[in-house]
Amino acid sequence: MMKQRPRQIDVARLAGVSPATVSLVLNGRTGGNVRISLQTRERVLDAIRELGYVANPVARNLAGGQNRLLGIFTYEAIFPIQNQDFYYPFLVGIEEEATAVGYDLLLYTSTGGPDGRRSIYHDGINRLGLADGAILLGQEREKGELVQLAEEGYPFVFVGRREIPGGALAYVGADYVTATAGVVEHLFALGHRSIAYLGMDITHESAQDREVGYFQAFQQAGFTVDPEWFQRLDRQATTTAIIEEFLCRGVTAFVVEHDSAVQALYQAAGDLKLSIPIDFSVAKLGDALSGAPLSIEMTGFTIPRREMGAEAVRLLTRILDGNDLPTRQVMLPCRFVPGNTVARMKGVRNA
Amino acid sequence: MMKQRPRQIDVARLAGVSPATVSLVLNGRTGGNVRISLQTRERVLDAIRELGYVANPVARNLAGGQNRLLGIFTYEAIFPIQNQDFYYPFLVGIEEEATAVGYDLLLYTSTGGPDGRRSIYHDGINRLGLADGAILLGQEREKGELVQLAEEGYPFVFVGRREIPGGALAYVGADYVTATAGVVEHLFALGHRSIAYLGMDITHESAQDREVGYFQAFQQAGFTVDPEWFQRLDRQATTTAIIEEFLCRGVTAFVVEHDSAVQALYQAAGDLKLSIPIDFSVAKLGDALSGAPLSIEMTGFTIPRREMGAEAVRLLTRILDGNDLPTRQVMLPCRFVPGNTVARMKGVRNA
DNA sequence: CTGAAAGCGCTTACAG
DNA sequence: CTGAAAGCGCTTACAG
Repeated sequence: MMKQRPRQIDVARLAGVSPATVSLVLNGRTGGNVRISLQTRERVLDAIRELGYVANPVARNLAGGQNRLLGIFTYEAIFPIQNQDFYYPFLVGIEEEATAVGYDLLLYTSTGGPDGRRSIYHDGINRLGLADGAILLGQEREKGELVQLAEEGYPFVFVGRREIPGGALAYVGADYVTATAGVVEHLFALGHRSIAYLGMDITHESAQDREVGYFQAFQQAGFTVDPEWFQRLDRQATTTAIIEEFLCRGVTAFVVEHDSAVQALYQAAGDLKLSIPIDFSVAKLGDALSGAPLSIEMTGFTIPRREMGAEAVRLLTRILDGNDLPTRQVMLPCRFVPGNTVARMKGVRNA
Repeated sequence: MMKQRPRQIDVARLAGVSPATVSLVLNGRTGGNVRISLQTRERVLDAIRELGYVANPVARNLAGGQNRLLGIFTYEAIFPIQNQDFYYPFLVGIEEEATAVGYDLLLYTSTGGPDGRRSIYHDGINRLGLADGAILLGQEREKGELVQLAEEGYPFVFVGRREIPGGALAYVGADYVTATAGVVEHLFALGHRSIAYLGMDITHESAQDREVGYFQAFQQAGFTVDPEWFQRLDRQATTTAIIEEFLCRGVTAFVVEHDSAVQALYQAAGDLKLSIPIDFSVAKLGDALSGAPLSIEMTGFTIPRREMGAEAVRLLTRILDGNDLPTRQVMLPCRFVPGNTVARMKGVRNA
């Protein structure tokens, strides 16, 4: 069957040293009162090459060492069949940076049900501990597990801003506040003053940030905002009737959180014999992922997913190195995308 | 740092038994000459409940000799920026099945350069050994590493048929021979007899299989094939002039290996004021990945990527279990896709 | 029916 | 500068 993989002791014997020395060489522990002669190190390295030895990460972990493994944990499948475009760029960035810093990636696929749903603690045990640290990705189901994980002192970084009651998690987020304010300001510059906000009914950190950015833009520009303009509705509730009501009230532009609202707006435009952006403007507070007609280039901003993934790895490795205390909350800027779904307000020359 | 969790010995003490008994109860090892009295079992179970004990999986793995890690190795980046659609379904299948069999996935990202290029042996050391076994994916650069890996006895499965000089690798491939023959037979049924084959200039196992299927279909149907119909050309060489020559020689249908040839054919059709499939038919020996106009539904077949990924995991775990000697070469069928790029040959009623 | 012991493959003080 | 030893938390023969 499969040839027995070489163990540390095999290397030690071949090199004529003790297992401890092999371990020392392997981990580059030359600091402090440990010093290995160049010859010994070479002999050990040669033996490792000759035998094709690789340290068993499980044993390493049990013994309390580091295994240069970075975990990736998601509550849903890490390779979802639906909306793969959402996750994928994060993974690209994570891989790039993991390669750069010389870590392997551990995907926690063992702890899930067939539906792809997982949890960090399974029967109270945290399988994340297998890797030196972990990157968490995507929508969490409950904050409780995050709290517990943080309390345990397990090193992890969330991709996306996440706040918990008890303290400050490490995360790499996108600056939705500034990006959203930028979109609203862009509409201001086009002469729009009555700008509705169509949000989703669930509020998440990222939705909260957009909300803040929306109101902040009004405040900074010194324009008043009608509280009625701000709405959180579920998919079904965003009907043509609702949108018509907005238009009747004088709303000339919409900023939306989700593609479903974009669709509702185009649906309404069709129903009402209106056209976007001639009759009203639409901007998305994010990037256009779903397969829209090519003629539509959604005005909005891109979320720097790839950079977020890469930055999360950098942050995590710095936490693991532990020699500096890095800022544990990083916000990355989004890039404004002009698109063609907004236009200068009718009858307004200049703002 | 990490909160102290109860260990097996704590349970043993509380229950007044030995650690071994706790382990026995935990693993339900009641078979053979092991028997635990109902009282003892209850006492152990009570202690477990009282302490909230959960066995440490890392220690468990170490004692069991396996680490329940499955490696994924690719020569290029595992999350490529280009043509992600190609790899992704494999990963979906791998994840699904890894979850089903309770393995975690290890992505070898540490051994590569910044360009994403990797090799199995780095300074003669094979990091693959970190996991119990590995799944290899994508284009290999050289067979030498595969030969060495096989010789070492390291358990791995290739996704895609791969043959090496010295012996039989384990792989899960797609049956391109049958699928290609099926496409050619479909064209036969539409009355086509002069069917050209546009292949790429590099020959790979998957290209060889298509080639075999092409000639096999002719042979089985009893039709003669003009050797000139079969061409391996690089992207640039597939010019309108070449295609016009085929048409002049009476070719009425093309089967192609790659999207670039599809593009060349559409280009030629435009140049020659001909239309597909009215004037000639086109079928791809694979699935349409690139973003073609929606009106074009390429005739061809789908490669069962997701199933291949899942099957590769199954095959690998069976090899690791080692209690049976599974067939180490698996070929999965492709599904014919009718599409709308082929049509009945002009002037032919029935084949 | 259950305990004592060895071992899984490492790392890390502790000696020298 | 390096070795011998203990220990990480389990499992599995081996005794009794």
